[in-house]
Amino acid sequence: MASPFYITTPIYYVNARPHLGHAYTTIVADVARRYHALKGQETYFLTGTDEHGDKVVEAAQKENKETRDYVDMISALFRNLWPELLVSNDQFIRTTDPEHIQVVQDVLQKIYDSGDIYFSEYEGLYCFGCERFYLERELVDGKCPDHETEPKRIKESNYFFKMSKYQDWLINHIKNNPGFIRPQRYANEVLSFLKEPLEDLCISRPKTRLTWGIDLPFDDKYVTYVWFDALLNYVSAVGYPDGEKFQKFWPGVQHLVAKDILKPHGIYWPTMMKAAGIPVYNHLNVHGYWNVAESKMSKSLGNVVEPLDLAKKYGVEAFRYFLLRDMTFGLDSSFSEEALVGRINSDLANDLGNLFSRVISMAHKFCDGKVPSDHPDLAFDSDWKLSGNAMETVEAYDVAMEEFQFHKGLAAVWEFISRMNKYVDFTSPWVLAKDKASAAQLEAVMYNLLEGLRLVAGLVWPVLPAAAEKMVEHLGLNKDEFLKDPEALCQWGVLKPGTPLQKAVTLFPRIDVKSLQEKEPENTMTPKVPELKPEIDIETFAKVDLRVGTVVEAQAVPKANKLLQLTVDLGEEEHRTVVAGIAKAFKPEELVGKQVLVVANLKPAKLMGIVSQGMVVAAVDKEVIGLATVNTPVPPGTTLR
RNA sequence: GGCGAUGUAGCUCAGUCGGUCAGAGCAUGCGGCUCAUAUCCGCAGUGUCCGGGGUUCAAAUCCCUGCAUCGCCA
Repeated sequence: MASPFYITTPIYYVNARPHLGHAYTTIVADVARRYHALKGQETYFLTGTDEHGDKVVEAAQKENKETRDYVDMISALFRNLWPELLVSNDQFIRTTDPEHIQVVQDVLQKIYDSGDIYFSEYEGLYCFGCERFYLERELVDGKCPDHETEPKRIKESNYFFKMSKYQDWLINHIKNNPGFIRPQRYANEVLSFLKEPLEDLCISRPKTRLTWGIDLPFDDKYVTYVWFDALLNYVSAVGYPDGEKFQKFWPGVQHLVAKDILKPHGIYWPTMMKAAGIPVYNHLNVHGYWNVAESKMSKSLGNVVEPLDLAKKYGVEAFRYFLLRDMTFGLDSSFSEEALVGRINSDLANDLGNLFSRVISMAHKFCDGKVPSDHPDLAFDSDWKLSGNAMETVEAYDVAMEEFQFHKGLAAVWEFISRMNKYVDFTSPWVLAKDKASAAQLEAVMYNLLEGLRLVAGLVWPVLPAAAEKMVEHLGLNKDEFLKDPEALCQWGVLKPGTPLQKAVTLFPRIDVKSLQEKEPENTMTPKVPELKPEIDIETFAKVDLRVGTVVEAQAVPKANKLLQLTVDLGEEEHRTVVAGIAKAFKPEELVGKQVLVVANLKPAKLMGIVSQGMVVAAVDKEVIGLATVNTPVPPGTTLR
């Protein structure tokens, strides 16, 4: 049995509501957890809220709430958000949980007893308005930058943790364990910080200043301050020191944090564990920030779109995919609605969704809706080696996923998806189907495609669990059994010939960017007036025979992005065929019955193989944005002047 | 002020040990197919590889320097 896997997110501080950053961290943890579960490992996934400290008390006061009530309210916001994002945490810890408080006190006592916590008096500049100490250099003209008052020099006694004692050990540990902090850039950052002598960590606050915290077990006039409280959640949650879960999962622990809390997790926490005799974590995975760019779409609509709202707007799974695919893990990345929609359309709708749809529907057309025989001996497509590609993909994907390089893992999967689309094109099943002599080839091709999709379903499941399960079911498999069979997820030839398939479905609908942009009032804001063409006389204009026509039929011109083929009634014996470059602005069905203006004496021209007998008059900015018509219905063929 | 990272196509970024390394995806244009969600496939571009020096037969790659952006520390 593979070793257990334990993943944590930071516990989120409840002085603010959940935002994109929290969502990203937690979704990443979920993806990591699902990936390892799929590999057959037992997994445990912890998230939660950090609820002690001054700032929480302040935030509660601002909203005129009791601290306890306020904390319950914000904590619930986090707790309730996760299921909406398909996050499957096993536990939601709160630092106000009694079990947690007990562990914090036990560990403090243990370290105190071993002599690594000491009591010390120090002097500093204290601003009573801010309720905090300032360093000289933080002051502006010797005054508190917020209150513009001179801080008082006061003496205070506090407890300190002998962090400096473990500095050399930590440096060596980081150097000897590549990947202890990853990506490497963050390990370098910590090491460069550790070049300077480490100061001991102040771990208490007198109750005269702060009461909303956990009492120090060895001095009830003090509460513990921040890190000893917060970081210990990772062990208290699983029942440190004797709990069964702790025994099972702690050896497989990995933490996940954003780069802003690198120092506490990369320095304080390992030294704390060392002092407390807790085995140190395996990996600290550090990610960057999302810079939220204001979307052109949302900007012109006048409402700032919250990234989390876009999850609902475009689908949670697509949102998850975007976050994992677009951010190079460890680096900052920018978030925009445009980028999100771009990923959804090109990767999810066009590449994966369409491939799935075309393969399943071909299986129904050409293979009676069942998994065909695989004909492994047939070597006609040996140049393609789809099965080989699949195995290489799984390998590359695994390497990337193990190292939290999700963008690379997904890129590898999409390379394979692209490979499958080419394979369809190359083998052309619709051609094979026309000739009975190629029946075996057809079956082999279809089998390979279905088998490829089965593997893709497994690979995308951590990110797109619902879509993957839908794929699996449409391939005639039981999704629960599928997810429980790690072997099958990296083997070729698992689908059983004869298995009935479900009808094709649209996994990811395309998002119509046009219709989103049409809502923008931008067009009307600064209409640029094009320069006038050279003057003409009325005779020249009279040469143009404009007539009103009624659109009888309309259809897209295959292979053409911009063209629609219209059948227009101009009151003549026969309807005319007019090809118009308006497909980006209008759907065929919305034109039928409409009256349009047609240049009726235009020399016919062939467009995409269709003879167009005239043209419709359209309003054109950079692209077609409207069609000319008459303000009241008139008989077809009516002339204009 | 110190240390570090980054700078490559319109956009997002790959480029290992100097030697087909001038690349991918998206976007754009053209062509092909019809199984499919107007999807897919093929072809085509455009580059001061941030600027300036240097080492070398050979530099996006190594060295020096300048600029810009970002991060950490002070």
